[in-house]
Amino acid sequence: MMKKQLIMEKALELFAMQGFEATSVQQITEQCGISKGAFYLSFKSKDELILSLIDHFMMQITSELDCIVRDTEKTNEVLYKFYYGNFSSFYKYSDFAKTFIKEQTHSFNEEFILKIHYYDSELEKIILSMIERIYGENLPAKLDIMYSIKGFMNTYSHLFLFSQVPFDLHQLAKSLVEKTDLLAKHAAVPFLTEELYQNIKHPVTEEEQKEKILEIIDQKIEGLKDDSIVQESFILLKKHLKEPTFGPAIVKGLLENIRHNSHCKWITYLLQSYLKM
Amino acid sequence: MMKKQLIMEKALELFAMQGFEATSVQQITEQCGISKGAFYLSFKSKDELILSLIDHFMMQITSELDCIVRDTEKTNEVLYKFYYGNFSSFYKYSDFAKTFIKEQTHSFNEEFILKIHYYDSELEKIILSMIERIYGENLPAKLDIMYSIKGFMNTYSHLFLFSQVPFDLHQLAKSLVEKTDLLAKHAAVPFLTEELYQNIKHPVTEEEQKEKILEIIDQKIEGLKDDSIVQESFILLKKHLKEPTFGPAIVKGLLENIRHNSHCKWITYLLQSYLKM
DNA sequence: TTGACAAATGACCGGTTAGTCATTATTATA
DNA sequence: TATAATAATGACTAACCGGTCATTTGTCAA
Repeated sequence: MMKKQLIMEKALELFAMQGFEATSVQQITEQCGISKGAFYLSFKSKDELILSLIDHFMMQITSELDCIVRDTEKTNEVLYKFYYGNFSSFYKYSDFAKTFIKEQTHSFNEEFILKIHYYDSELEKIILSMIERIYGENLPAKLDIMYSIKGFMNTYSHLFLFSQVPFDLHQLAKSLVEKTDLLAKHAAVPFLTEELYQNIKHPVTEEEQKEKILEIIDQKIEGLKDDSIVQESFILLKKHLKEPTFGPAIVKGLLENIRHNSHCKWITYLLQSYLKM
Repeated sequence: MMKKQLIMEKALELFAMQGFEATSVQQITEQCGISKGAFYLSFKSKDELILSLIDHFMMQITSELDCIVRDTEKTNEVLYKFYYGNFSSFYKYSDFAKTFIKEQTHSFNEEFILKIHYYDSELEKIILSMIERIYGENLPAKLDIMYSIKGFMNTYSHLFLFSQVPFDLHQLAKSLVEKTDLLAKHAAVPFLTEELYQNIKHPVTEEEQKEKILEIIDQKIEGLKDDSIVQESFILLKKHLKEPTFGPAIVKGLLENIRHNSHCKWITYLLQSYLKM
């Protein structure tokens, strides 16, 4: 139907300027020259409108990007076409891009969050498959490269969406290709491991986390028999985990004891996070 | 006063969870165990509260970061301390960091936008001075490195703020130091020029932009006498700029004519942007 | 011209909000 | 204890919101 398209277009203009929540249905219908009731003939609710917008544009953008990566035959051109394609899409659908970036972090309802996550993970999949194609399956810092690419995209998108300055997308893409290539070929200090990434995507429950921590503590108690203070601290922390025994001061002190051992940085973080210190 | 601090703390917890606009003054006062009226004895309005929060924490974080960069004597440690310090701050003030990131792109009022811009440009200054100290004044891709750093900070902050997974900040900082160093030492295809950066920070008026475009067009008309189609197109576009003459179809066609000349990519972007095509 | 059906309207509803202010409670002072 | 000054309250206002629905308008075929 025609009406639906009109509403989507005008609403997007307003959302880009003022944000979703700051824009009322009244305003949208005024901009369209229709009545408030007519809006609800096309959309069940204001939420359905933004959900439709996200689906409509993200399906477009995501599939375009996927085609680019899939159909570009020369491997050395893929990165360029990826960046150029992405920024072109953002340029073409700039009102949507502005809205999406603005509302990305605002979670109105469960369905909204799920949609954002879905398209984000689709993008991650596309980027990962691209990286694997260009640099091979076993690139050590694969996930870091992926996040670096996302970082570049975010920061530079922001720049050209929210400043009125005209951008040379070709030069931008070229510049980012070089940066990405440098990182992929030479970065040797990875941060994101497969395990960490899996945890981010599928957060473990508190109970599972506790089991994991206890396991590592047992390893440490066995492995660090030469440092009695650290060992004793681990034993006490293990007791505290199984049943809360100590006050925050003692727990903090025990954590300090183990933190200084260079083999215990990771477990210290795990404990700190689990105990919400 | 005590009350003020209490309100700021409790409000921040709620803002981090639900966002600023979704949190009512009622909710805040309930969380504090005070009446609604009491809120307005401490703050003139809800806006003043968030503005105070931003000032309080951003002054803290920004000055801490500045001290780190200033006081670290060994140049090869500055980058690490910068990243580590920044992520530590975000970890320490995670409720604030969450709120700030969520509301960054939402512009409630003029004062809010100004504040966000102010602290953002302070951060940029700190990063730039750090880069200059480490890599020298004349690093060609200085501004790109700065934006890359901002990109890394943003993406990884997001990751550790909005996932419950515990992070090894030491490893993260180390990894980002390596990436930044690689880019600074080897990136040779800059995107952000000083001129472009100045335009972003101090956008020119439409009139100034028009003058600049006309100037470049005159250059092109002189310099591209061998391609009569391109030349003719520029002459017509110049006429159209001085007084709108043609419909969108003709203008688009003229732009297409010049776009394909490899020397005209930049001016095509300028025109496209100015004419809002 | 009529009547049946669909499309469109906008007054209206219940709910929520930021912010106010007359009133009350608490504290300090004389 | 009496009085003045200050702190705190919460019912209240005015505005706005998303969403509804009885009513009107427009458009067909008969």
